[in-house]
Amino acid sequence: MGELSAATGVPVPTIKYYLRENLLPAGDRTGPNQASYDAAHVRRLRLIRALLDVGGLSVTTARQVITAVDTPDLPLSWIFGVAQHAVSDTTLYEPLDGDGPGVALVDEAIDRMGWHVHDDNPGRRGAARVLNTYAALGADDLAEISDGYARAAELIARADLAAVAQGGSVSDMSETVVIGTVLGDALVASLRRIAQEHVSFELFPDAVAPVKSQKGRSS
Amino acid sequence: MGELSAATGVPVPTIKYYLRENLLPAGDRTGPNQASYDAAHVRRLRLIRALLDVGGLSVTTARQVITAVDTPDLPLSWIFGVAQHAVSDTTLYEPLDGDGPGVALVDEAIDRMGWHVHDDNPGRRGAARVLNTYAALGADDLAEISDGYARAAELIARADLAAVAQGGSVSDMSETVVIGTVLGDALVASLRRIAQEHVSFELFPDAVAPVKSQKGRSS
DNA sequence: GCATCTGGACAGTTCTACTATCCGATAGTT
DNA sequence: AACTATCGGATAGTAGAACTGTCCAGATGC
Repeated sequence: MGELSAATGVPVPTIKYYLRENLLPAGDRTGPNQASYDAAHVRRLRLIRALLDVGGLSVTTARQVITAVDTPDLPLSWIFGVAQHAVSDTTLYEPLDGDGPGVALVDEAIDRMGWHVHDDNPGRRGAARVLNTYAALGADDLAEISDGYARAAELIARADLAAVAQGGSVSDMSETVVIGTVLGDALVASLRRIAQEHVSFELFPDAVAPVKSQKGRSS
Repeated sequence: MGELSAATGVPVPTIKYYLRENLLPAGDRTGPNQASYDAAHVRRLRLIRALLDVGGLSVTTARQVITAVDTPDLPLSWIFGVAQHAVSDTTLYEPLDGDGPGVALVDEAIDRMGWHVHDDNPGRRGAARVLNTYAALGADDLAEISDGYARAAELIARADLAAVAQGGSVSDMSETVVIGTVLGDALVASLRRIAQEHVSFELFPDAVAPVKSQKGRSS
């Protein structure tokens, strides 16, 4: 366990915690108080940290994802679903209660894109809720916005699927799907910040001064 | 305050908490222990909830964003920067410590896209870190992935800027930028899930069965 | 032969975002 | 004018999440 900690930089008590939480499988027992861990454990631990740190998942959600990855012969579409649900583990994706134009806007955008999607895709609820929020805050050109974003989303999805399709074994593919779904969100968000700066420089070549940093003050 | 609570659905103690935390400006005092709140407060409160619930910001980060929105005559690029930093308020965007191919991959992607971006754009660090994580987990076709994502990111950024450009007054534009940056991430993520289902149905028309729901088990 | 290390159990800590209680003052009702 | 309800503010308390620290009996290794 000490080696595992050294190899990954994760403190030993944290590893124990992950074991308790069933994120990490126990090592091969070599005695009543001795166990050995191999490369698979290192890899798994790295995946866990990626899900938690980069993907921002909670421990509970990460456990679901990992359980799914570990389940053999689970169809890829299922893995996709679990990964989607996992990343979608916020208030955003609960059933919609309030009213608003969101659902209709999403339906229209899907129509315009010619997409074929189940009614219970979690993204539908999430997108509808976000659009409701936009509307409540007074944004008006929602159809236009969603179209731009939807085209981008299709590009992303094609890149995702291409990456999965060229993956190796099925269990590798499961991991690829999970990694791609979870890390992809973070990657897109980061690239968006970069692109925003480029495009805004293109449109308004003057006055682009990035902010260094800023701490919150209470009083 | 009771009316404010009724109008927004936010409990009174929570409103008090937001007042304490300087997320919400105090109402117009009509007496030593009486104050009245107007539509601006309702709007602001909705913005706060949007930042916290939909954007997933922490209270501290939300305060920074709101302070920026409230600062008059702040150039738009500054607001963009603050909003970017706010959404980027994770471990992801701290200075890179470890080594990895991330930085180089990001530089190359920016080159290939012909983008013009400052060296200290926070997205650079974030993207580099995500790519490092990908690499550590064994992904190999990183350049290909980042290209697909980068093209999508540019589409998104153009949609963002278009929305901002047609906004009204400067203070409105500040809010538009903030809302767009924060909610946009969530919207893209949701649309991505939808597009993933569509594209995967396109490629593998069989076996697309969405997952209903799943709770984490501890033992 | 003995300090060191291992895994496991369990309690403690830190942080965040609220939530509950109390209080004196005031507004509305009678 | 009396009385109750409510207001805003201050303070303290709570729940959950993610660790982290302490203890202990049993190996390991020089």
